[in-house]
Amino acid sequence: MSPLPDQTAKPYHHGDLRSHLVEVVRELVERDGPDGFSVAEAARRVGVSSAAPYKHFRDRAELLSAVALDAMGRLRGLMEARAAEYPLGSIEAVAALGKAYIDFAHGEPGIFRLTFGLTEGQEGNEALMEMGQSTLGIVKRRVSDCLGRPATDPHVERSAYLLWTIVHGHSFLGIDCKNAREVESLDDWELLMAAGFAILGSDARRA
Amino acid sequence: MSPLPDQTAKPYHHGDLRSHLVEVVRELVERDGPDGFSVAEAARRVGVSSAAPYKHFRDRAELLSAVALDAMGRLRGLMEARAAEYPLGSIEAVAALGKAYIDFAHGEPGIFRLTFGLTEGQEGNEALMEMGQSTLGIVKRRVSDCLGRPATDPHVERSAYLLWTIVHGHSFLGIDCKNAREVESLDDWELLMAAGFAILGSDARRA
DNA sequence: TGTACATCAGTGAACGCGCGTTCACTGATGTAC
DNA sequence: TGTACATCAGTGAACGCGCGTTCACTGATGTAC
Repeated sequence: MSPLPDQTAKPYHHGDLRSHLVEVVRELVERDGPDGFSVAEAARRVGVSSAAPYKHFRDRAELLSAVALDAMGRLRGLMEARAAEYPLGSIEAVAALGKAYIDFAHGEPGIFRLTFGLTEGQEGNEALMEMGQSTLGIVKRRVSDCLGRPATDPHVERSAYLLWTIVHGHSFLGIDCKNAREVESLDDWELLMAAGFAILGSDARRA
Repeated sequence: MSPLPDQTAKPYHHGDLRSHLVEVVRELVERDGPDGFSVAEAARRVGVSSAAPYKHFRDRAELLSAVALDAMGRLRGLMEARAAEYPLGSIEAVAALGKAYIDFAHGEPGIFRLTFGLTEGQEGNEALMEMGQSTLGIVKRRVSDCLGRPATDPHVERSAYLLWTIVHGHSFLGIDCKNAREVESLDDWELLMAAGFAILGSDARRA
């Protein structure tokens, strides 16, 4: 018999340990929170020795950073995709950005908290900060389209930031204070459109 | 010599260990985050054996709950005191509620996160939830005064909730995404008043 | 006023645990000749 | 095509650590008689 790849015996090399680790840690963070996950368990889940992760990440914090960065990228992609479904400059396009954000938060609360809570002492995650800035940039651009003013206009910046606080706050309240959501029976889209009209005002373009 | 109380020799009984623990844990949570603090270190700081805390709290989680509840109480008190400085029904009184919230968040970020992040698996902290509801109640009442409509009016509830999301979101962004704050140079009060006018609209009473 | 005793807030030693990380190593892979 | 070798992703055993919690105990306090 020729030495065909035996499906039961697992190969010595994993193949793509790095991205598998990121995936598994994502699940663990979701289950246990950013502080609850352990490198050891992640390795166990992937089926690898507890020392193996250190071939790809300097330490626990670096692994966590990679997960956060990955999440931020997915969030940004989701926001862009959703906004693209509405006419350029419409208030709905802005609301869609918010809806994507909220959906992400409610779909992956643990990861969302990791991404924006910066739980560990890794405030100096340059890449993450940069990506966060660029995500806010998307919002500014959409608000700018909607108001028909340049993105650098203070009024645009202020409006974009106000909208961000609403969406961010609503996301966290939905995750953390579950009763808060039950009390307010209006759905996300209603709330987003109400916020949009209140803040972008009458000068906003309708869809 | 009569057995006068020796100032150097510490007494066997602590006196008020329970509240001293809460105070010290508050500091530790501030330094290390809700998941970072340890019962052992808290005991060490108070100058007591590591088993002593268990005479007052069932376990780590219960100690943490006590700290969170204490914080929520202080926050509510601060909000009420600040709002009381402005005329009843004025938009400034509503803004003052928000300012108190934001100040608390920035002053004690770790504790704020504990109180609203419910980090541990202690979602079932009834007392904390109740106190949170009653804090939202304060906001509703102030908004109701401002709009001249009953607190149960859906428009009042929605407005109060929207304002809460802004304040909540702004608080967290200020804590977590420090660069977000630098970019937006407007100060808290300006932002709060802008939000107040945008959301409470023209039917709001002026101070 | 003095004494016996119940109460309970503390002690300190011990436990088992799982973790992050290091270490010398080994097996698989790809490439230069 | 075959061989020698550098590379590097894995192993598995070990380390030291600090933690949460329990346990039998002891010292101080207050109260009933």
